[in-house]
Amino acid sequence: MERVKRTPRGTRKRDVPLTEAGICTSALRLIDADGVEALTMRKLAAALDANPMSLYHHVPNKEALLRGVAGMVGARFRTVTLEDAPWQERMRLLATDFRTLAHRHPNLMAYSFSQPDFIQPEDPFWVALTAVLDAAGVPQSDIPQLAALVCAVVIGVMIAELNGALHRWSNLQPTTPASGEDGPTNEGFGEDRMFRLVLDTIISGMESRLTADHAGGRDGQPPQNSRRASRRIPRQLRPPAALCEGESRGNPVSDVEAGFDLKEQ
Amino acid sequence: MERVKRTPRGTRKRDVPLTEAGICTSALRLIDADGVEALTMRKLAAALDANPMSLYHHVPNKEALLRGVAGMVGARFRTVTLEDAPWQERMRLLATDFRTLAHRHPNLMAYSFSQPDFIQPEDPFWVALTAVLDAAGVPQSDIPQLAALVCAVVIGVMIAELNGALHRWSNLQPTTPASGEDGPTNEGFGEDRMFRLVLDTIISGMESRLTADHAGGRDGQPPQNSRRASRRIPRQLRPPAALCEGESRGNPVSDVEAGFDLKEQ
DNA sequence: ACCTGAACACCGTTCAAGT
DNA sequence: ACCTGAACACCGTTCAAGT
Repeated sequence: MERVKRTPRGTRKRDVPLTEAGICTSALRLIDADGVEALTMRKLAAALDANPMSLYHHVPNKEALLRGVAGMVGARFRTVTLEDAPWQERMRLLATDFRTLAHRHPNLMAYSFSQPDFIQPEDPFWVALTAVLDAAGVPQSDIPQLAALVCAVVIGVMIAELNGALHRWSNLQPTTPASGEDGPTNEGFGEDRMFRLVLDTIISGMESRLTADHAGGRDGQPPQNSRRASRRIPRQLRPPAALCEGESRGNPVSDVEAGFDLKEQ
Repeated sequence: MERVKRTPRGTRKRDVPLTEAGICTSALRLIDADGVEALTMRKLAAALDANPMSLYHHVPNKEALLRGVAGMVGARFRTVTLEDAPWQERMRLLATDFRTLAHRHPNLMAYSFSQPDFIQPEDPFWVALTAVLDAAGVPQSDIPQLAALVCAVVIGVMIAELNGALHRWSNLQPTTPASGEDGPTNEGFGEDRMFRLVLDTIISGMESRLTADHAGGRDGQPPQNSRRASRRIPRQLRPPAALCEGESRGNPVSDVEAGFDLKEQ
C-alpha cells in the first residue's frame, strides 16, 4: 500500500510526512477559507490525507494547534523602522502594517484578537511600538501601559472592521432622520479613512498630553480654548456603580492635569 | 407524576412552565458562571430541570438563544442624559456606564463584543452616543461613522480588559530592562485609570479636530507646536501592501487638514 | 518512532410519537 | 399546545494495538 494517495479531484497530497509546520499551514488554509469555528481536527486530517489521530503525534490538542497557527502568522509581521521619521509617522506606519497583516488572514485574526496571549513581549510589533513611544518621549515607566492601550484601541477598531460591525454601525440612521431621504449616503465611506481617523485622533490626543507634559503643569496659557476646560469639571457627577471585583477606585476625582500619569503617586 | 422535581441538592426548580425569558435568564446565569463556550443546550436544560428538546419549543436554536441573552442584558443598559453638561462629560459618563454594564456580565460581553449585530440603532447606548456627538458639534453626516469609531475604540479597550490582555500587556517588560530589578512595578496600575486615559485621549483628539474645524482651515496660528506639523509629512513613505479586496485607496497622500472629513469629497 | 482503528464522552438538532 | 425519547451526524480525545 503506497502512502501517496489521490483525492477524488486528483490533486496529490501527503507526499511528505506530517510536520507541525505542515499541519499549521494546512490549518491556516482551512481557516482562511471557512473561519476558525469551521476548523475541525477531522477535516484538517482529511485535508492532509491523514488519519485524524495522526495529528496528535505532532500537536498536543486543538488549542495548541490554533496557538501554533496564530504564532506562525504573527511571526510574519514585518515593518520598517524609520529611526529618523517623527514618532507620529512611525506609529501610523506600524499600525497600518499591522492592519495589512490582519487583512491577509481576517478569519484567523478575528479569533486571535480575542486571545489574551496574542501579543508576546518579543513580538516585533510590540518591540517596535514601545520603541516608537520611547521616541515620542513617553516616560519609560509608562510605556507598557500606553502600548497596551494603543494595542487595545487598534485591535478594537480592526475587530469591528473584520466582523463588519464598523460598516454596519456607520450606516445606522442618525437619531433625527431630517427628511425622507433615500437611505444611508455613506456608500464610499471607506474603512481605510476611518482607521486613519482613529490613528490621527489618538495621536493628536497623545501630542496634546506630551506637549502639556513638557510645558510643565498648569501655568502655561491654555493652548486653544476648551482642551483643558473639560478637566476642571468633576469627573463623576454621580457615584459609579460597583465594579466586578468590588474594587473601590482610590480618589474619585483625581484631576489629571497633563501627561500620562498612570502610576499611583 | 408531578412536574415539580428536586435536584440532588434539594433545590426546587421548574415550578413554572418554560418561557423564553426564563430560558435566557438561566442561560445568563450559566454564562456568568462558566463562560459562553461552556454553555450547552443540554446543561441549560438540566439547570432548568427540563428535557433538552423542550427548549427548542421556545428558542429556535442555540445561536438565537445567545442573541436573546445578549439582547436581554443589552436592554438593561441605563444612563442619565445630562443635557446641560458639556459633551466631554456626557461622553465620559456614557462610556463609563457602558463599561459598568460590561463588568456586570464579563463572560457574556466578551462574546457579544465580537458579534457584528451587538449594537442596534434603537439601543439607548447608540441613541445617547449620537446625541452626544451632535451636541459636540459634529456634522450630522459624520455622526454615524464617528459613533462607530467610538464604539470600536471603547469596545476594543473593554475586550482587552475583560480577557486580561490589557493587564498582561501592561506588565510586559520594556525593551531596555534598565537594571536587574524585581519584576514589573505596576501592581496597582488599575484598569480604571487606563480606561479614563483612553477616553481623555480620544476626547482631546476630537476637541482639537472640532476646534480646528471651527477656526476654519489652515490660516490660524498653530495652537501649540507640533500638533499640526505631523500632517505635513507624507502619509505613506512606501507603497502599502495590497488589501484584501484589492481596493486601491484613492489619493494616497490625502492631507487631512482639520475636521472629520470622512466623506469622499 | 510513528501511525491507526475502535471507542468514549460529549455536542446541536431532527423527528416521530406521546399527552 | 407543549413535551419527550430515540436517533443522527457530528465533535475532541484516549488508548491499546499495530508496523
